[in-house]
Amino acid sequence: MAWTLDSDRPIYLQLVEIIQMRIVSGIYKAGDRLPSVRELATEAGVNPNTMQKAFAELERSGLIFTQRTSGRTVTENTELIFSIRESLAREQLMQFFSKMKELGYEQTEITALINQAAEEGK
Amino acid sequence: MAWTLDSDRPIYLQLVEIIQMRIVSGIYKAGDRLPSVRELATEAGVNPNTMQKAFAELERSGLIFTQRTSGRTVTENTELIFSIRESLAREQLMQFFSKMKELGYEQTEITALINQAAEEGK
DNA sequence: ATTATTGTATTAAGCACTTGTTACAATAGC
DNA sequence: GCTATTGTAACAAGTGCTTAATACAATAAT
Repeated sequence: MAWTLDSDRPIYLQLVEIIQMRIVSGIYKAGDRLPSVRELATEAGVNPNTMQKAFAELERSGLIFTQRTSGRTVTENTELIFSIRESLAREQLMQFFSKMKELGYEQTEITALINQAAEEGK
Repeated sequence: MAWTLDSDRPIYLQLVEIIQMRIVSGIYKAGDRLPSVRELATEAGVNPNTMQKAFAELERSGLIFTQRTSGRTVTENTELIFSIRESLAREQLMQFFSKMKELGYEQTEITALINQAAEEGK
C-alpha cells in the first residue's frame, strides 16, 4: 500500500486520513494490532514524532487505542467503524455535488457524467 | 461571495482555488478587470502579500495577467477558461470515484447514491 | 503637474510543522 | 532476571506560511 504524501497539507493529517481509510476499508480489521509507531514511520518515510502525532488524532476519534507496551489495536467497535465509513462517504458525496454545482453543472449533467464514467470504468 | 478559509492548507492556495472558481464559473468574466490586490486582500481578510502570492500562481496558469498600474484582468481566452473548467470537473469526478472505491463502494452503489442524492436535491 | 492608485519588493517577526536525536518508563518475551 | 520493544516526552534546528510595516516605480485620474 502506498503512502502517497503531498507537501500542500500537514503530513500528520494525511497520515490520519490514510490510516483511517485503511481501518474503515478493512485493511486493518477490528481488533487487529497495528504496526508500531517506529515501524509505520519508517514505512511511510516520516519521523516517528509525526506518526505519533497522527496516532494521537486517531485515538481522539476512538478508532484505535493503546495498550501501554503492547502496541496499538484497532477498536472492536465495528459499529463505530461502519458509521465513520458512511460518514466519509456522505462527505465525499456532498463535496462532489457542491464543487460541481459551483462549477456550474446542473443535476442532470452531473448524473449523466457519473453514468458515463461508470460505463467506462467497467 | 464567501472567503471561507480553513487553517489546514496554505491560505494562498485556497485563494487561488477560490479566484479560479470565480473565473471559470463566470463571476469574474473574460476581460473583466479584477479588484486590486489590496482590495481583495481586505475583502478576504488576509495580508496583501498573501493575495499577491495567490495572483502570482494564477498568472502562471494564464487565467489572469497584469497591466502594470491599471490592475489585473481576466484573460480573453474563453477557450482556456472553458478547458480549465472541464479539467476541474474531471478532476472532481475522478477524485470522487477514487475515494468511494477506496471506501469499498461498488460502481452500482455509487450511481445509486448519486441518483438518490439528485432526487433529494431537487 | 500633481495626486492617488497600481503592482511589487523588502525586512522582521511569529507560528506550526517536520526532522533528528536522545532519553525514559512499562512490559512482553526470553 | 535480562533484554528488546512498546509508547511517550523533550529539545534544537530548519522550513514554509503569514502578518505587519514600509517603500518604490509606473501610470491613470484629476
